[in-house]
Amino acid sequence: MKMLESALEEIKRGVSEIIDEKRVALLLKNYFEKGEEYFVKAGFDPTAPDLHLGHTVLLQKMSLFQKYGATVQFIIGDFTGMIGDPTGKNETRKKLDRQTVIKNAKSYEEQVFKILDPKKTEILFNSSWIEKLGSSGMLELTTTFNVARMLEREDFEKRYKSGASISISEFLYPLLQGYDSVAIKSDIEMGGTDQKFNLLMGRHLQRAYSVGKEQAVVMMPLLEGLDGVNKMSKSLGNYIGVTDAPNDMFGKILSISDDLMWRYYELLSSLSISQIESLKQKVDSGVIHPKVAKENLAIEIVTRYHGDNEAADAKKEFEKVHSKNQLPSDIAEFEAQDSKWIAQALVDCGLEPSTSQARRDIKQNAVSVNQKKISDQQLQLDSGEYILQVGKRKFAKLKVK
RNA sequence: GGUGAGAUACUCAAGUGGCCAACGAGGGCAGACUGUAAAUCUGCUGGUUUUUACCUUCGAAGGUUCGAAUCCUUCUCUCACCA
Repeated sequence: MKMLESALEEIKRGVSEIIDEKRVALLLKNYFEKGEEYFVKAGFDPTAPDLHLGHTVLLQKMSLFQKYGATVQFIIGDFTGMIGDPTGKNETRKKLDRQTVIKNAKSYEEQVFKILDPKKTEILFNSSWIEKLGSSGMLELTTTFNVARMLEREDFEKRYKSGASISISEFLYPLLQGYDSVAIKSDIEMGGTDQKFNLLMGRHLQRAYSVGKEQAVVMMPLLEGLDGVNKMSKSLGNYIGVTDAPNDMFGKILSISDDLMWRYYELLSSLSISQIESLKQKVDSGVIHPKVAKENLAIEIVTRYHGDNEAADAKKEFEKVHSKNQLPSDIAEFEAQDSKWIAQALVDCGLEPSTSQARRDIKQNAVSVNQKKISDQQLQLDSGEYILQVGKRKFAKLKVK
């Protein structure tokens, strides 16, 4: 009984909301007492196989469920991906061809299995059952819900009230995602808090289709991105990807604000809540410098995705570049045949988007050549080797023949 | 189908014939200060080695004009009301 309680506590850590918690408790109870297994579902967009730490909040929780008897149903929304989860911006997308879908799925596997247990994970494609629905099945699906309730979805409601356009196809998205739960008979569905409406749709449809159970819903908070304000997302560029190089990963974690660090600790670290709490007290009372706490977090996360040695190296590299102000050990190299105008060189090395921008940055003392700030916009680089730097973190090496 | 309103840079949003590469805000980038944190202050934020210049841009295509983001025509899209 104690095990059950502590397992439940562990599962509830960091979650933002559980709907039908009794059911979750029951599933765990049956596992501990009778060894019964159950299914935990989560859906992913087929077009973005670049997972970032925001996704891992969800994945880590799913891996915990695996520890307690769950088989994860990892759904790749290759059909729903054609619609795109309504945001008001995206238009209907082209259906991805089979090859791309499979390629993306492979890429998902590589990333996901750093966290999930492959033996307890099924990778499923929702086109495989949605396409079987046919037009009459699709029609039937639409009869289970009405427009007034659909407009309760926050996103739709806002757009409807403000007079923005809503495409009919967008209404299909929640229905189809919910239908996934009917097709695979999931016991629990997981998702971000922004998915609440869609997740509840799964319960509704399981009832409507008499599946014989209604999935519980476990919602994880959305991890804030590097800016500390918006949710972590690739399109906003405020993300830490699980495939980011160790140095990048380390640097990005160090760059988050102190406040945000605790949020990351809570949602990403494997330290227990009480360990985090005592760490926080030590930082507050000045026993531990906040930067040290942040470094430890960075090391933990880099270790998880790259290993001990890489994490240690990343830390050394970081200190070298930023604390001691030395050059990074790994700088992209470029070659040029003739002597080159500095602004053009910066563009060619990918440090600046245009020569105009390069000129502006030179004017602002943002550009260094061989560790020295330059101010001459007309500078020519004659034959030799140069270390070019823009701002604090963009470096390149250029050899001029 | 009818009537009316609208579409400006990453986002919001000014500008209704020349002073417009286009006010302002947010965001972003950079500098100072730091712990590559936060906060604060400052500068920049279409492109181009003619840089107090030139070229391209205000939904699309044409037109009027010495000159158009601004006026006219057609088209595309969005919204509101009516049906």
